Amino acid sequence: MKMSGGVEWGLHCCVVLSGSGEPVPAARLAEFHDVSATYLAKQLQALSRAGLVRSTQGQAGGYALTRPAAEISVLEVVEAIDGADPAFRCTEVRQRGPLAAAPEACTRPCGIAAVMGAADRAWRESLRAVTIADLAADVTRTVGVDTLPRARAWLTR
Amino acid sequence: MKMSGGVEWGLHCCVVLSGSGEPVPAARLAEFHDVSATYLAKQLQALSRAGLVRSTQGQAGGYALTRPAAEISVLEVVEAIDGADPAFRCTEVRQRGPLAAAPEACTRPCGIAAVMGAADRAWRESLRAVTIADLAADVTRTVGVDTLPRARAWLTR
DNA sequence: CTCAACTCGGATAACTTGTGTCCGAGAATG
DNA sequence: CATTCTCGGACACAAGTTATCCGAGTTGAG
Repeated sequence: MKMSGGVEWGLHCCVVLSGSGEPVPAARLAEFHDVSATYLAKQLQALSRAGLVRSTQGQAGGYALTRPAAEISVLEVVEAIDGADPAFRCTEVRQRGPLAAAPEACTRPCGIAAVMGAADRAWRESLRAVTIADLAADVTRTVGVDTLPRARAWLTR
Repeated sequence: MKMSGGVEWGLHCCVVLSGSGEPVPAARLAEFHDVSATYLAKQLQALSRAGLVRSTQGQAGGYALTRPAAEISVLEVVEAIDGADPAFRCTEVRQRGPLAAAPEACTRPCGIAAVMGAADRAWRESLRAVTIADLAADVTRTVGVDTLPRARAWLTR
């Protein structure tokens, strides 16, 4: 089980985009993070499709957050890039084989699916409790107060 | 993000194996669940490597649980088959690019990795709280009291 | 108003990982 | 002691992810 690596890039982009409504081109974001520009573009497109960022075209175009960073949860970014489907998908094994259960008896999910669903909900709830603003505040606290302003200045130079 | 489909098979096998110390061949388990025999064998080998099941060879051989079902958590089965690595792997983006952070300042995981780690722990804790015996009890309660005995009888006929 | 330059967006290839399969080594039974 | 059954690791195949490219559209300047 492995999450798409693009999630990390998307979260970093959201953090540096927080606090400045000015659009930043995808190429600039890629150079800042030293990652593949074309592939990062793909992740940003996913964020755009989910409505988390707004893209503007043209000469002074780029990406910007649509909402305040405090109103964007980590879960939203993860689901936008990695998909919202649960990691476990029940294939209804109980309805197969020589002692298969009757379909009408399987109106509720089986015990295994229930456990997996509960774990998935706990995971998502944990990610929903943290916002992009929280991440930005953590950067300010741990690395330095001027880190994010310097990053924004570099991105919009 | 998607979990290996073999996890579901492995869990179903553990449930039907609970309560009877008699070894059951992999081929029999595959026929009972109507799944690929050769691929299920792979999952059972993983369980054997993890020490959850004991394999005996020869004419009356097969697989059996090494411990009581009440002492085997769902998490152990998941980690044995799907691997124990966390879904998110931090690539230290903060140390790359024009404004890279100094390596000596990165002794602690970054905020993003911390959030992901916490979510992963919540997920694992949720799976650790349920045992194979709990799953078996759920089957008995929802589908019928004689379901598991009949399954065991079919497997050891 | 025209043009040019810059931006995003979806469609297109290479690769890693998971999926599925096969045959050989080893042990218990008759 | 031979046979038959079992597991175990090594071998192809497919799908999803990673990475890339070029065209459509828009903005801004001339």
